[in-house]
Amino acid sequence: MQHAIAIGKVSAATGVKVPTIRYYEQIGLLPPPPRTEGNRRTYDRKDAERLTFIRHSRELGFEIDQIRTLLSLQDRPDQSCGEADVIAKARLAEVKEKIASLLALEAELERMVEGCSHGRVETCQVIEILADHGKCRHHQHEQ
Amino acid sequence: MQHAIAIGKVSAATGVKVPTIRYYEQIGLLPPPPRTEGNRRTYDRKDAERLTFIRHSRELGFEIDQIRTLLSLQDRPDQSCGEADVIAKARLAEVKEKIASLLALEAELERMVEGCSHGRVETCQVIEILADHGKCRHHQHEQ
DNA sequence: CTACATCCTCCAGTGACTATAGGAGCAAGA
DNA sequence: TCTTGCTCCTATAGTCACTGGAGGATGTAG
Repeated sequence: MQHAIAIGKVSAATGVKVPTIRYYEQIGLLPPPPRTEGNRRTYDRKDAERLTFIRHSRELGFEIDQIRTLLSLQDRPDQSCGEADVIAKARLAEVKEKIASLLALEAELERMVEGCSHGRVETCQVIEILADHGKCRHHQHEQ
Repeated sequence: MQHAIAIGKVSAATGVKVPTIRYYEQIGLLPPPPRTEGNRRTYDRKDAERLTFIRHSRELGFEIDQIRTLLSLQDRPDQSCGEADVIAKARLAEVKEKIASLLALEAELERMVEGCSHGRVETCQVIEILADHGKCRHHQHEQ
């Protein structure tokens, strides 16, 4: 309760939007903070750090449930960090896969765009390639 | 009505799941097909082609609204394909950006995983880097 | 005292599906 | 003919991680 920070301040400090902070409290990712007499949430430095941790984890693409695990690990520093390692490695594998699929996708889009004659739709490679999957090289990727 | 294909068959043929086909009909991406006496949807070759077009577009990451535009262009082949080109180019730019951000992300995850001493959480780079944003190189990317 | 910013709760909406409940239709084997 | 089991139907709710709006209370600067 040393530094009673308002939700807007903590939002500005951490880069997490105000409704998102309330949402994180709602789903139990952030503990419910004490309130002022006027019922306003008051945060301290530790909460801000936790939010930074969450935001950074989200930026790295971790899911909320994974962040929950990561946070609980952080709370008990004497434990083995094996679980954190497993989560990070899994995410790394996902990212590598996604990069590969996006590179294939990039190649196909390049081909489409380059093939566009800027004429009628009839002769347009963009529409043509979308319509006929046989005309395309890549096959396996999502998003 | 030549080839009256059941929804399950068209699903298997195009790789679009049955509930997804019904969903596409609901949002007006696929026209409501004729029904049998027993109220079952019957598709033809043209519908299957349209579904293939949609699936391929989704695989390339186009949004439903963009696909709507792309489909309407396909329906009127005498029009200019400039719009299709714009959509494809925009998607290509997105993909390039995403690749760049994922490469940065990959680098950071590599650093985390390599830095893990497989000991206590106290000394774990994974948790450390997540907690302290200052320890990290990258700053701007989403997902 | 008066604006105005910030905060509160509650509820609904986003995109693109996916799942479930509860029932009807239909083809093939016993 | 009956039954088994598959496919199909509708309608509704759930997913993920937020985001937005309504309608009202509180706090602060001039």
